[in-house]
Amino acid sequence: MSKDSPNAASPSPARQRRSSDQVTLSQVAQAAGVSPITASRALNSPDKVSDSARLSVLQAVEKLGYVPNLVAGSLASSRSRLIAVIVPSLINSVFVEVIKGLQETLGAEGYQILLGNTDYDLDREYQLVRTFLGWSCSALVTAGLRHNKACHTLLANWDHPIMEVMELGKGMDLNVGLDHVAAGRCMAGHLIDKGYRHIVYVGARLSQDYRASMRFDGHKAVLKEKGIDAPLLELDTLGSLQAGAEGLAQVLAQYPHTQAIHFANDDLAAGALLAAQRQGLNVPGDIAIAGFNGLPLGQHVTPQLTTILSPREEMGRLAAKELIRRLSGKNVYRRQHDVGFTLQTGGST
Amino acid sequence: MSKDSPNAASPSPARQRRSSDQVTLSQVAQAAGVSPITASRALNSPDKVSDSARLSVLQAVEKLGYVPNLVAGSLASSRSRLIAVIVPSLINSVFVEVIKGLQETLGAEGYQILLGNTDYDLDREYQLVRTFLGWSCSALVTAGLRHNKACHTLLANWDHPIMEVMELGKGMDLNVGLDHVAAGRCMAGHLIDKGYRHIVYVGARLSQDYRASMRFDGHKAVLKEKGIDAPLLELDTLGSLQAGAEGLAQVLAQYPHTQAIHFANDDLAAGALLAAQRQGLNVPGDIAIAGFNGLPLGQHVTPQLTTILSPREEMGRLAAKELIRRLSGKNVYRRQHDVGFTLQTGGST
DNA sequence: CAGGAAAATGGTAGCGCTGTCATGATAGCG
DNA sequence: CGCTATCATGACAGCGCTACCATTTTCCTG
Repeated sequence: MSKDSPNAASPSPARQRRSSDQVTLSQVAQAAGVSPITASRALNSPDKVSDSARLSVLQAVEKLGYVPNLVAGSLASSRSRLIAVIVPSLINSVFVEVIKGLQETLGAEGYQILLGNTDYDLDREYQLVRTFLGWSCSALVTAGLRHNKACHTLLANWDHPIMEVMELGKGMDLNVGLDHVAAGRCMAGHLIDKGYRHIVYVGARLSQDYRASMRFDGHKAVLKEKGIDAPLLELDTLGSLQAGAEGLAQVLAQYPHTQAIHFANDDLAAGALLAAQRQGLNVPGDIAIAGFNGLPLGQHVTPQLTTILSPREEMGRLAAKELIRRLSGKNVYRRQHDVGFTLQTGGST
Repeated sequence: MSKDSPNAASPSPARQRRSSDQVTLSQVAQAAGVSPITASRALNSPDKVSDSARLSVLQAVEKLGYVPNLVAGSLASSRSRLIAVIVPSLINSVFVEVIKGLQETLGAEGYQILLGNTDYDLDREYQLVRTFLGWSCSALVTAGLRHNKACHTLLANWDHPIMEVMELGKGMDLNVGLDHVAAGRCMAGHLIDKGYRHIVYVGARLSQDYRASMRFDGHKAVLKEKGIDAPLLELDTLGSLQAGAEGLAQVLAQYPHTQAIHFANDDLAAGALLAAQRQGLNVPGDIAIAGFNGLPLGQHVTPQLTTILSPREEMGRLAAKELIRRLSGKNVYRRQHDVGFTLQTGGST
């Protein structure tokens, strides 16, 4: 009856307490016969307490099934070990691979990822940033250098590391990526070297996927230098195999003399290549096809897809390493890292 | 000089304060001429304050650039609006699609996803669960029904909704998924109907991907009922196009009479199909190929891949809806939801 | 063994917010 | 007009933890 039930009616409590029945650090400390602060240290900076204290705390943790309340810890220390990661899409496997690289490296250091998806909407990005700052994230990773005004202001006044990945340029803080204009130039150069002159660039929603439009800029510049026209076909759906097939059909209808198509990414290119096969078109005899990213799929179709290999997981890992370096207070030698890219010529061009 | 700088040297402060320079709700309240609690209500339950109070609070928020400290809010209310999501892999696009479905639906209700990746390691899952419980997550979503003992204990004592997705069975709380044994039976039945008798099942790391091994169980049962042998080839790499190509080679070497291969998933199957094409093998004439998941890729290869379509995004959306229903205190009519699957016959069998 | 440095431990006071209750202001009703 | 429902607001305390400083204990070293 008068057991230590949590709801034991106190004599005349002016106010009901709302404590959860969770085991707290104080209870652990009590069980271990030390003060709460020592228990805290035993768990968070083990080398600052004696072996005996550490041992008895760990035993008490085990015995009581204590799970640290990270929310309370973060509030008290204003450090959360959370890293906000904001990407424009989860469907596009490219970003997932970057996330994987980040997660491997950050996870090993005890950081947790708080994931946000903008669906290529900069206003949505701003909302996510606000939310994430509210979680006192230790750092923020975002795909791309473009933000809306409010977001820019918010980030500029934030005093934690910011890592912008994917592309290279003048960023807010740290930056790991590659030069998309150069990548576009590279592929266009390759197509011209191969002797193609009627080349169409096909992208999907370029106003959103502005990295693809930067590649088009590079592509266009090279063709212009050669005095060649650089038609652009923009699809209204997001990149996918299906969209690639449609892109092929539209190009053939709209620009019948086309010799080569430079697709904004491998999903589109592979979709076009597979569609061409279904229609009995010869690649590259009837039409040459090139992509971007170096997805595994491109290496397994016949002919192999000519593409530009972007080191995506590597980008994530490098970004994570640089963040960790910064977060542990070390000097950052370079704010900007170019991970480069590789032209991978297959049989499709 | 004597402005209200945050670091104004107090006369004789016994202790240095470590306040961040962040704008707090109290400052907003002061600027708006109301008490902090009214400011809190103006932001979190707007219909509980007068229009005038709400307006002045919102103006003050705007003016000061206030960003709510969600950590403090969560600690005080012990509600975080975070949803833990634990998946075994990010490379496998299947889980990413489920995450996308979850995120769409949960995001619309103001929940944030805390993402964890176990790499198919149940001990790692336990660690993630501990961490996530420490964040006072509102709910937890995990892929699969299997957990290690410690994890099971932890979850069983946790008093928030738990949603187990992907497969169907006796779960801890809520469950949305499909019957993998039935899916395996379905595909095996199809292959037998088509007249194939020498059928090999090819999976990758079945001890980890136990849903694939459940499909094999179904497959095996059907063949056994027909008195047919059911050889299994297990690859030691994770599912990928490359692994599928290797699987095909191994099957041809080890079981030369094989008429059909039932692959554990579409990545493997598509890899094998593309490899067969490169080698000049006729599909399904020389060898029939079937997969599982219904990835877009399978629909774009020639011949189209016979596969089983699993509603992945739908699974995520349904799981999210059920969670939201539970979190908003409504009754849950059914703890278990079968999202089903569809046999999709292509030219590959 | 004195003297001082280093290591181990603890007391106190919040981190910024919200749940609980109490109170004042406004409205409703016979 | 008095009395009760309703709304709007505020005071208080504390969620569980850690930073800061102070104190005690241990360990050297000459």
